[in-house]
Amino acid sequence: MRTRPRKIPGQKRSRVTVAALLEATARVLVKDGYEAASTNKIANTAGVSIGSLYQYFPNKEALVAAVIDRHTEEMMELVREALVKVAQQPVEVAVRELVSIMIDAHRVDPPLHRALVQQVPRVGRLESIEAIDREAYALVRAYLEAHCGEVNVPDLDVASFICVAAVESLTHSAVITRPDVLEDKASVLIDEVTRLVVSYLRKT
Amino acid sequence: MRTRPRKIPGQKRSRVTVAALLEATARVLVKDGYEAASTNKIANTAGVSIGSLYQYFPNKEALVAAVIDRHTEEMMELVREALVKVAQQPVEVAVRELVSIMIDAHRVDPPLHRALVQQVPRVGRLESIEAIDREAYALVRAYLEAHCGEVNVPDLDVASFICVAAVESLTHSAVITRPDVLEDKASVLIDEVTRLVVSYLRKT
DNA sequence: AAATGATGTGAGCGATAGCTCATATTTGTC
DNA sequence: GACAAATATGAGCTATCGCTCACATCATTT
Repeated sequence: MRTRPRKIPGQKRSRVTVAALLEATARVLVKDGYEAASTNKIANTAGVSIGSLYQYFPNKEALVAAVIDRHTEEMMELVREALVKVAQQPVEVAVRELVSIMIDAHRVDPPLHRALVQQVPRVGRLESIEAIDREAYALVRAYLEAHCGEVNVPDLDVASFICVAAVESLTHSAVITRPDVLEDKASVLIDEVTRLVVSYLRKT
Repeated sequence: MRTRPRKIPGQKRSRVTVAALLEATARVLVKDGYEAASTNKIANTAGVSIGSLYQYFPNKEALVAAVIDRHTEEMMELVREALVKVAQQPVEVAVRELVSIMIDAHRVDPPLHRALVQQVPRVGRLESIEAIDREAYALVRAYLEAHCGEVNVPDLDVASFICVAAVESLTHSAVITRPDVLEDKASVLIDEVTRLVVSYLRKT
């Protein structure tokens, strides 16, 4: 009986295998959707045997979860460092910078982002997609608290929620379902989303 | 060979069967998610044989699509009549009313709404979820055009997009992932979302 | 070069999915 | 009540899915 061979890459060879599997999972997810993304197809696409797949991932869910983690981490890294950079900046500057970064973050791999959001069922481990929102919420709330002299909102919780949801939703929709808006008038979009948030937060 | 027996309810009996199937689909979708919602389980839950299911729906996709249609139509009906009602009202009044209605619309059947958004893969016929956005966009754009004297935006397309996406996203998130906000401070939320949109649209 | 562990392989197992069809039952018409 | 059309039934077919395991190959250590 195999005790627990899963998920312990040691040599270089195996790390290549794991990387190929993650790449293949992402590609198949984008091309065929979650339902049609069978583990056999993924292994095939990766040029790896089905047996190898199950050496590193206990099941399909874990495989997809790993792809999600990698992708969200990539996006979150951008947002985190942007928030550090603007921590001391006034609201107007900070918001504009963040909106701009959020659009960039969504451009890391739009087809994959779309596939993950629209295709992957949020059950079990796959629920972690929402973790990103919670972290963003906490970071923004901290910023607003530090700058509460500049802003005028009756409730910090509600305000943080509104800012995060609005910016996330708008950048997501723009990149995913309205690429035309981004091509033709990206600067208008950034200006307008910034104005939306700033005029909401600003005193009088 | 059966030519095309699908989807032609005539007698009262059959309409009851179809209704039971739609209800069961919704319930199973909520309880078990899309993947685990097998047609056999749905037929079982509906108290109907699997054969009957396939008399009215050519496949699982069509069944789920019918549930989506019914649900979005129910929500859209509310939004449509609200928009007619506020067509002549000034921005401030109209926005508040619409935000309020949007929250109500999301309360029609939150668990089902959540299941449809989070579980159902957007492929093939199931893409129609997004049709609702397009209609809302058109209606809002028409309103803004009619009231362009009251508002101050550089681009009607972008502004419509922003209003629809922001309000939809905020009400959705509030009802689905932050029921606490709604319980404790529903009025604060309505006030704040209204302020967000109004201060964005308003002249200076 | 022998031994040992790490890694890779793929035929195939059990389970279950979506779906069909021959048959049974109900309803409406005369 | 006889007959046809509409509706309902469910055993079971085919396909495919996720996944295992007995074995081969490669890398490392001695």
